[in-house]
Amino acid sequence: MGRTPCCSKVGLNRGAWTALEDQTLTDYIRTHGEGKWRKIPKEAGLKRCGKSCRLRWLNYLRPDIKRGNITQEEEDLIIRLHKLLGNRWSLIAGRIPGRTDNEIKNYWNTTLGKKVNYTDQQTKQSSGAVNDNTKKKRNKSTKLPTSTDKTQPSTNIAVRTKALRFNKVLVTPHAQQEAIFPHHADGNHGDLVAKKKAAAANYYSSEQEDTTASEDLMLDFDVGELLMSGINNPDSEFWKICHQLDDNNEGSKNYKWASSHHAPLWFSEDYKDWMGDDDCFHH
DNA sequence: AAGAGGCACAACCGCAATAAC
DNA sequence: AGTTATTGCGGTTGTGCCTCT
Repeated sequence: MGRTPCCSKVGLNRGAWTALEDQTLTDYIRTHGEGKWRKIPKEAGLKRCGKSCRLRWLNYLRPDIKRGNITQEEEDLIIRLHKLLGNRWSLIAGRIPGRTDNEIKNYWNTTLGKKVNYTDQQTKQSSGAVNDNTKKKRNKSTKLPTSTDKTQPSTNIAVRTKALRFNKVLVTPHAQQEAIFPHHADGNHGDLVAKKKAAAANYYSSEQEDTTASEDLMLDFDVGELLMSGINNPDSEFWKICHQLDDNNEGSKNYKWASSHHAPLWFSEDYKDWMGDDDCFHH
């Protein structure tokens, strides 16, 4: 049983948005706020589907969007993030204020991708490590390697483009705490990291003598922040482990490499049971 | 000057994850 | 617990503009 389409296409406008449509959408969202995208066209009197409204707002009309050329610093950051994250544009965009995932994706596909050395095959693999069952219908040639390019061996550390989603970090007494809570060089996340480390240390020192898997501590954690803390610090354990990953993304001896929309999850050999049949993790 | 081709970017599509019922 | 609706994501396409010949 398939889903119903997000909207009936009959009678709806398509293509470029007019200034009037932009103004109507902007006015509506300023009054009522974001969300409930499907209701917006009807209530605002727009002949667009909700999906289209959402895209227009997020990619173009939002007031916090930065206009103008990508700066050299932004470009460097995009390259670094892409090297680690692959084509996870929303995650990359989340680290570049004022830039949208669509903008970064376009910039990569039209400009940056050419600058980056594809002969090292990093980016080819980064976008194609997973999701073999998707994006298979269209067959248009593209300027740059895409997820459909399976001809190259995988050699980089970039995570799978789509994987399971985590928003918690499992902290165990056996895990290498410094790997889970890597030192952060610029201090932006220092407080958070320190709190989490302290919480974990306190938990185990006060309550755990012979800790078993059933007594794990689950901490809410913005693992996106965790990820970035490692990206920015080549001296971090996180960074080192990233670069220990072998060609199959198997990870080093004591850690496995997972991915999600939020961040990777590190865990010790004691928690192999979390792994699924396909070497992915499950909740 | 005009046509061809390339480029850049906005918009669309299909899918997966999640929320709501 | 199962189904449906909604949201968000990444890949792809369409099109207008620019450059080259």
